[in-house]
Amino acid sequence: MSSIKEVARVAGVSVGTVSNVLNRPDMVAPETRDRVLAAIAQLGYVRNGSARQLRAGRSRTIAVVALDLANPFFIDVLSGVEAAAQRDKLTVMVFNSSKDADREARLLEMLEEQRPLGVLITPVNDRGQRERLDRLVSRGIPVVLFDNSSRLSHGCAVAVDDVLGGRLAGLHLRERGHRRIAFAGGPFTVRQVEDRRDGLAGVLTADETLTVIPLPDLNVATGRTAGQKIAEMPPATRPTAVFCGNDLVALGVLQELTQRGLRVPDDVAILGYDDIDFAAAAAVPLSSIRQPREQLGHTATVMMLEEANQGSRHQHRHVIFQPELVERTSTAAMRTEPKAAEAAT
Amino acid sequence: MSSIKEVARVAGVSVGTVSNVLNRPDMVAPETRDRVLAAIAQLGYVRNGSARQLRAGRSRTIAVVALDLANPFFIDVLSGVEAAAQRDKLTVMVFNSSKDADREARLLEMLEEQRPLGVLITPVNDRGQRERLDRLVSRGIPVVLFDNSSRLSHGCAVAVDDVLGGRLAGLHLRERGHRRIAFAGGPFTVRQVEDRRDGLAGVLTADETLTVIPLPDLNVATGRTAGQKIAEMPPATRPTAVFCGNDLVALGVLQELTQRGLRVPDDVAILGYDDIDFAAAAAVPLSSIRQPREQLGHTATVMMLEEANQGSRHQHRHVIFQPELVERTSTAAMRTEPKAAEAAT
DNA sequence: CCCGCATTATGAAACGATTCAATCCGCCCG
DNA sequence: CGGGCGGATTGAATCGTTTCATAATGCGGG
Repeated sequence: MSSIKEVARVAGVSVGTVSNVLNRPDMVAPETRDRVLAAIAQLGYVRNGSARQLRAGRSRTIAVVALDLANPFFIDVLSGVEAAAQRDKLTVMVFNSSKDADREARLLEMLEEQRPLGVLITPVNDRGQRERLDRLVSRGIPVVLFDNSSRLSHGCAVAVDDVLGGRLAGLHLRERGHRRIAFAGGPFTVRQVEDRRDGLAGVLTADETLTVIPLPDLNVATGRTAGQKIAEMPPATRPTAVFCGNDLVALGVLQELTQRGLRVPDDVAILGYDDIDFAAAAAVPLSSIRQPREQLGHTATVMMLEEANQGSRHQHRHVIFQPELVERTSTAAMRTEPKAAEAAT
Repeated sequence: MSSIKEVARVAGVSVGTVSNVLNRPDMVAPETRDRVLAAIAQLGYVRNGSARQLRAGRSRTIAVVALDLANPFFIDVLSGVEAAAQRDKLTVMVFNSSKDADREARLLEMLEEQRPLGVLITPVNDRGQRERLDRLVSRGIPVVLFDNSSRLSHGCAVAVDDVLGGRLAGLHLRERGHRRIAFAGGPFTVRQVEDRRDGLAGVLTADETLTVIPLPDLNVATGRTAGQKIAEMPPATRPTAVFCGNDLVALGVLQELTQRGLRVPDDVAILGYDDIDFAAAAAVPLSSIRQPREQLGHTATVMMLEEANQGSRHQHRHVIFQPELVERTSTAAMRTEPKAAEAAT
């Protein structure tokens, strides 16, 4: 209700002085400052953010556009972002694109008008909002992608080497003696998923079989359908190990297999991706390919702030993290022969 | 970079006309409009949100301050909010207080400056930011609490009757023949948790025992410690059923019990709260007390918008939803005698 | 005793959009 | 032929800050 003008009037000073009290308190005389502060308290004055930002041209909030907040992976990334933002007293605001390209488009449009300090985003798909993102950048709003975006020519990005992740998965499962391996995941238009599968496929030799179980999405529900398909395969040809597109899928597969009487890892081993907290906490603790989730968010934020400060002198960078295997029970050494699968449901 | 003035110059019209093209397109002559639109396209002009909001005084975004984004419950509530917001083309921005009162305070401070259209919040604790919330309201920003806030005298709120939820839980477990029941949850400074426990305690009779396992927080990890405690109790006095403060705890309990060789529900039944998707998808599908999550968010948003439109003529309301029992396997009828618990660990 | 400097305070000019009273213009009708 | 009407357009005022050149004040030194 009350503006800086009111405060000035009540304190008997000019608006400039009030502004100084707010922004450079030590360039105003102590007693004047006290008078102004008293007026502020008396009126319950609060700065108007819009006016402030209009004048300043830049905001103090950074926007995160998450692909799917229902996936704990993004929540962890978010912690990293918040940690980095806290240092500079920046506010983090989160938007959820829910894997919906239209929604994403609307959000970006809004952000273009709002002009946050920077944007961190996992785009719904590769080409999608390419030009809209470019427009943000050309307006001086740094954009950092959480994305394996080596194919994108410009802009900063942080990512995890998903091909390597897939490879680690494959090597681990082979080493455990598995020869029939399944990959459960999709859609393959999502780069990460494609890469994980390709990494896995790349390390398999001729005498090993790879069964791909395509899924329309990566969540617990689709994981269960994958589990169902696996359980229904004849034991003689059933894969002895499943590498899942992410941990949600792995959880679904685990739950379905368990319910149908198949033992994990004895009958079927399961390997997830992301290493979310639920993975370690599952009924059978899940082995998983860990992504440095908080660090991903942290690094992206730092890069973004760098770009925001350096302005045009900024050099874009791509930081690629290495994933690592976390071994738990779900891929432990088998107690029975790999081939001797038991009857199920 | 380019403002409305540039556009006006390029199109050869006044700024007022450009503004009209943007806001009331049909009160400007078609050919003028086309000229303006062309200029806009040519310059890549985008409205400046801050200026817009400064002038308008009100924003088109609603702020949600979630208590804990890591709990899928809030993500579901969020969907409800987004659904309601979409109708009016409003943007939803999410903030995470992470159960941290300081963080919450900083967020509210920031929101006071930013002046969103409205605020939906689950406060960290009852008394906490009371006056800060009041200040928002007195500034004309409607605040709706997701909270059983019957004790709060003013402001709108939506909530679920947690005492009833606890009662439903108790009645169900008794009906299933359980006489030794545990409640796992905390902290009891959180109203919801307190109410759930009290509801449960209220329906138990003298010959039934209630063991409270206090937890510092409601998540999978604390759930596991609760599970551990239960597993280590002597079978003769061990509770035959656990009612958990929420589903995350229930998942933790389930996983720990399962790993220690106790069967669910035969040795110990488990009942959760919230009915998040993970509950139905657990290795042993969890019975749970369902809260209408999306509807909670939806209703809160509608109430908030109502208040935003009606202004001072608005009558605050408290909407209390009824929770309901969802029966699944984790509290199914026991195959063995309730007293005859098996050896564990 | 006066000048100049340091310290404070001032107020007008932005920032970019919206709004609204005023103006303009063409046309119809008396 | 002129008044009036209505649709289209204008441009100045406004929102609340921040900034910056300028002014005022006080004080010490030459």
